[in-house]
Amino acid sequence: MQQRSLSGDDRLPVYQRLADSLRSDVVEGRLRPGDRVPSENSLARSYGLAPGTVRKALDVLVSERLFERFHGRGTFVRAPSFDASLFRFFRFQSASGERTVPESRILRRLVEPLPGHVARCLSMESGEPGISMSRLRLYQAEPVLCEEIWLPLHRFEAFLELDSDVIGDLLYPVYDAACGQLVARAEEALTAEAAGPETARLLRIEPGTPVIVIDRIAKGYDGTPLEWRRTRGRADQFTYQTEIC
Amino acid sequence: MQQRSLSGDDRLPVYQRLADSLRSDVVEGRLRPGDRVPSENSLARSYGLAPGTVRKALDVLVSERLFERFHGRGTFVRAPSFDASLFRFFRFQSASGERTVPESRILRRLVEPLPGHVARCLSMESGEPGISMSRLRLYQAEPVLCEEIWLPLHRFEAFLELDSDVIGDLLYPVYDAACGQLVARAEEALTAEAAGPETARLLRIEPGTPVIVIDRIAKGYDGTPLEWRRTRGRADQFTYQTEIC
DNA sequence: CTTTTATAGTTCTATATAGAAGTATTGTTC
DNA sequence: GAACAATACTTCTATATAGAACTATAAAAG
Repeated sequence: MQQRSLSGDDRLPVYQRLADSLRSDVVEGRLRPGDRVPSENSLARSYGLAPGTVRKALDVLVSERLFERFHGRGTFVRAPSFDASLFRFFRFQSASGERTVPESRILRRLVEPLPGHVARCLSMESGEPGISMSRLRLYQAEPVLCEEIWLPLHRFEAFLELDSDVIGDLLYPVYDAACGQLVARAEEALTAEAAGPETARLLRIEPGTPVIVIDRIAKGYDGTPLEWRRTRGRADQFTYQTEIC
Repeated sequence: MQQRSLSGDDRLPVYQRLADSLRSDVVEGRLRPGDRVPSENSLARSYGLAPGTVRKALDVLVSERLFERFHGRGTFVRAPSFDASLFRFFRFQSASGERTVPESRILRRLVEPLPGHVARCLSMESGEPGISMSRLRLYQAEPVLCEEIWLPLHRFEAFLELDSDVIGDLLYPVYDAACGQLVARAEEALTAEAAGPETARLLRIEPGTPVIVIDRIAKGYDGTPLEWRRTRGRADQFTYQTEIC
């Protein structure tokens, strides 16, 4: 266990600098989701700090939901799991009540120039090549969500080569496995609109019916935008619940 | 400074029991929003605890957003301020860009039996007397939100007596001043629907246009539901932004 | 009266230490 | 092999202490 030292602005508190250091271990891939973080005592020894200081640094990262702790087991890099989050908000009435994973069907996948509003969100230039996808998500054979997805081509070239039936119901694990692109978090913006003809056809509803629109920008640990996605679903199947104070 | 002791389950950690004790000071009104909480050192003395333990208890309450701390100034009971939160999500394009407080106009205020779905949310029986209100919120003289509000009559009798022009643009301060009812937090559920004739008329839009619907149940510090509210606004002026991970 | 300085309060950081409480592994006993 | 016991690890709680950093008030100086 060799002695390590903290870099960065030394006007910052020690626990902050240790948190920064551990965070960059994740950002730069030295620690991956699921990995075990060195124990508090061993971190204290290797950085020459008091255990309480180390613990406070870990508190920061736990509250950022980057790490998670288990009493007696250890501290681990948390694997973000927000693909399921969408389906917390759309309620798909199943008679039995159990929650099955919704099926995904990719309708279209090809290379096209990025439109302006997508390019801006991906920090790219309008017209640069991207992968464009249409995706339908079904619940018990009923179409419930339709998605429009754009990826920057230069990061996801390997994704084009994949056979359609290799791609499962969740995309982010595939992004990781095939292209080495880890999605860490996402920003979502939610609104509603009247269903256009294309959306209405896919969701089998009347044009003009209200639909929920969720725009998502998925980002890596270093903050670079990886995916732009627009999801539409029937508004009458949607509730978003939150507590405010 | 007399010696105090902690009540409650003594199998719980000391810092938790102290946090519980301070929380109930707020719930039972011994500490009110804006009040200063005794300093960490004085709490440590009066409870006979180490300063670090006291600080950890305060950490809990700060992360619950019940308290807020200011370096060098002190710790205070936080005043919840979520009436503005609604207007974070609805964007009302003002040419100048400044954010003015939206005007409120109460269209209707009378006593009526509670409908079933409202009574359930207020932990009351269907048919019990309630105060029913309709309220229109305007931004630069344009109607932007319409609200349907229900209050349990037995808590808000004094509210009936108030003159309309005494009631300002925000209701919760009036609830406190006139009826002694403090709103501490609220649960919101968001969805969208096609505008009905009444909503369309109030918001001056075409019937069938998508509108956002927000159901809110406001609760006191002790968790008792105080107000049921349903707000509708034009969907094309609404975006809800969030970060997920 | 205004500005500066001192002071006493507050939260915040950091150290050191000890043991409780929980988990996984290893060894022992049956 | 199965059940139990010992162990070595982990996080978690609690104490005690010292000083830094920040804020408001009071006193002093101009």
